Amino acid sequence: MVVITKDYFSIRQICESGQCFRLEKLGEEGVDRYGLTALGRYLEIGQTQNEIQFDCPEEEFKQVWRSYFDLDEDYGKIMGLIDERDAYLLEAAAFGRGIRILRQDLWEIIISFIISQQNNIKRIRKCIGLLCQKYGEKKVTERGISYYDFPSPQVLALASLEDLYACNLGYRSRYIRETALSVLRGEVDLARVSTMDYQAAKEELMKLCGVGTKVAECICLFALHQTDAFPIDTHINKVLARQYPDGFPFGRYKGYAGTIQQYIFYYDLKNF
DNA sequence: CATCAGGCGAGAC
DNA sequence: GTCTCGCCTGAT
Repeated sequence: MVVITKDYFSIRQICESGQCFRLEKLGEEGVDRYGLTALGRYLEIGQTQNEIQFDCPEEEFKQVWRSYFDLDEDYGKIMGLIDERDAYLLEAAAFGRGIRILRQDLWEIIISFIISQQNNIKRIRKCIGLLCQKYGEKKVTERGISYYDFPSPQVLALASLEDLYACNLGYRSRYIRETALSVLRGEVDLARVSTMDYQAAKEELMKLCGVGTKVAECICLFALHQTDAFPIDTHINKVLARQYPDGFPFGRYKGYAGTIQQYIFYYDLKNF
């Protein structure tokens, strides 16, 4: 067990911001306790007013989760960049001050955000859960908690369309199958994508079936930590039209546009 | 019953 | 290159 104190960190807000579909609130009411399945592991996280607990050994925390949760980034610094005259953005960032941009697994995020298109968060979680149960490797932690890994490209490439439909994936079933086959054949090399800059990675990802501009930008932001990626969905689009009729000041937020996008998305999601 | 959810691909032009 | 249209499914 590792206990830390950290400003600008809220596991609840990270969960609710909808960037990770396998981070879920656990049963207990009134306490912030969450379960995360990621990177082939299962981790429980608790948070009280002044401390955060990671239920794992010190070594695992240092080697895996510190990076995953972006704990070495100073989010106060990012807040400080916000234009004092931009009351809307100040409000949005203050509201979501505990959000962090995670470093998630590339393959898992590709499939997750293909599923996310024209879909709502609740159903996205359900679809991914079904996919993992059906195709992921079953594991059990030392404490006896069982969970399912995210299925590999190999396994998903072998899945029949019929079985994928059974996971409520709808028309996205074909996209998932095609994408798994592309990766398996090496038409898109994920290890190579991980080394590319933002524009190159985005273009390469868009070669995958079911990955367009918006989904590619989500993948760049949530898996590759390309924090300049600024995914524009229907909600963000409405906000931009309403709050920034003369255009969003991307220049001012260079290197942090994606983080700002998350503050706006979360604020809009929870308040409108 | 219609509309929409964190869009995308295919085809028309 | 830009535009339109259809699409699985569940919630409202």
